Amino acid sequence: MESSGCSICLLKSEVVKDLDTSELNTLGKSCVEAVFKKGETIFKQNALSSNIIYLQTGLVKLMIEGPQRIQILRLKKAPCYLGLPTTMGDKINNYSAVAIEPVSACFIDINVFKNLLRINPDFSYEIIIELCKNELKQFHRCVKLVQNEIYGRLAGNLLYFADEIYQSQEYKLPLSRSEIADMVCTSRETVSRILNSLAKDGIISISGKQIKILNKSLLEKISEKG
Amino acid sequence: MESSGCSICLLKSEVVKDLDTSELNTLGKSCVEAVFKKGETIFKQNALSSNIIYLQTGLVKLMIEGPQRIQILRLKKAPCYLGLPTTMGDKINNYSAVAIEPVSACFIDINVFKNLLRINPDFSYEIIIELCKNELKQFHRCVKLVQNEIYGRLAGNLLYFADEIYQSQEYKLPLSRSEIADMVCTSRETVSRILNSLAKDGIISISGKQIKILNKSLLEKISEKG
DNA sequence: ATAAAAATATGATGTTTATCACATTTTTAA
DNA sequence: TTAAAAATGTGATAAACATCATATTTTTAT
Repeated sequence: MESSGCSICLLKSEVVKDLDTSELNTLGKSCVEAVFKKGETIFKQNALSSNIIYLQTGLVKLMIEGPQRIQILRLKKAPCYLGLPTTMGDKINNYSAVAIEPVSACFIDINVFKNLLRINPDFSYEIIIELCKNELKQFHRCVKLVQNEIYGRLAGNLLYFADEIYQSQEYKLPLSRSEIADMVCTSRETVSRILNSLAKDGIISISGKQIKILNKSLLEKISEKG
Repeated sequence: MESSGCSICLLKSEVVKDLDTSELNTLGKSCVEAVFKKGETIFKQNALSSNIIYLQTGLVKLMIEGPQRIQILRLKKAPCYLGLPTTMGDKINNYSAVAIEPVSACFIDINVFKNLLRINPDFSYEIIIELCKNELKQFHRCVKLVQNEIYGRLAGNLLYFADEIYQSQEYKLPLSRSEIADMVCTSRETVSRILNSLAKDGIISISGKQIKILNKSLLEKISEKG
């Protein structure tokens, strides 16, 4: 199905504001929209990467096969690009993307995307800035993951959901206990134990997947100190 | 001290081959060379970032303050750019760079660099590719660091030195045991123990900082399986 | 060359957290 | 609505590794 509405939806994006109308039309002609249900794979690790994906709505988890188990690298929330590093950096996807909420996305052919970069330096520049910011965030995420104990790692992720995904101190966890374990690299059981322990201490309240942060400053302290 | 030799030294770089002579001259006029001894800081975390640095010769460690301790993110070997993500991605350095071998480097003003990106789309494109490749590598490094046990992490780093830094199965460790601990996120003592254990098993030989990989396939197996 | 400082080695002990085992709750599908 | 499947909770045990305590070796500076 072909989309001619790129100029409408893409203009919302920070990065795409640098494209002019004719450029957006080029994009529109080679842009294919698709929707994904929760749990569906958008692209798969080790498959050939030939598209840049613009995530219009929804929430996605990026997963990579580690030496021991699957690791959830991060979540990606619309609107944003999906698969930039893996499509531009390698022929083959270095990680998978799976919808964890209903997703609508636009598949842009890699050659069309590359051409946009070539004809529009401002667009290139914005992409460079975005890549740099992502790398910095990735450094910080990695260091926290490696150095903190599980209490701190889990606390950090609860704050990440609140501040960066939902912009609310009360939210429904987008992941199961087992997926959270894949994100903070621990066992399913330990996630249960620590969530319940944080609730017992009055720092959060839990009811199934519903989470409410009650004592944010303490949660931040746990996240920072380990 | 002003350098007019950019066109000579920079042309060796993959990325810079896309600049033409007049662009290289612009670069040369605003380029300041500097040398650093082992142990000297090239740029410091939390300081204002206003330069892109082209590393001409030498070896550098990138260090970031974690919640518990200093973490060595990776080494950077000349010729390459230094500080791209932190200079383009934030006003302030998100990590430090310290010479671990004598270094000569060229400091390029950020505005001059940005202008080069703007006037030369091929150059932008190469930078984008480099950033993407770096991010993919960082993903893999992070997952190994988080999931593997120390044997695997240390084995991985011995291979990293051999294959990516020295291109030789025999080399002098560029870091102390304590710095290696900062790289694989363990204690100084554990690094000692495991290096000696690998030597006792005949997988490597050690004499001070001199390392020789004797059984590479086994070391690779340890690195991959944990 | 020699003393002082730094780096490295190695054993003993304790903590964190994984794993196993099983119970309970929630969700899904017929 | 009910049975089956999936997700979650919780205790007991075990393993990996940090930390502490010294001892020894190597490097540095005079």
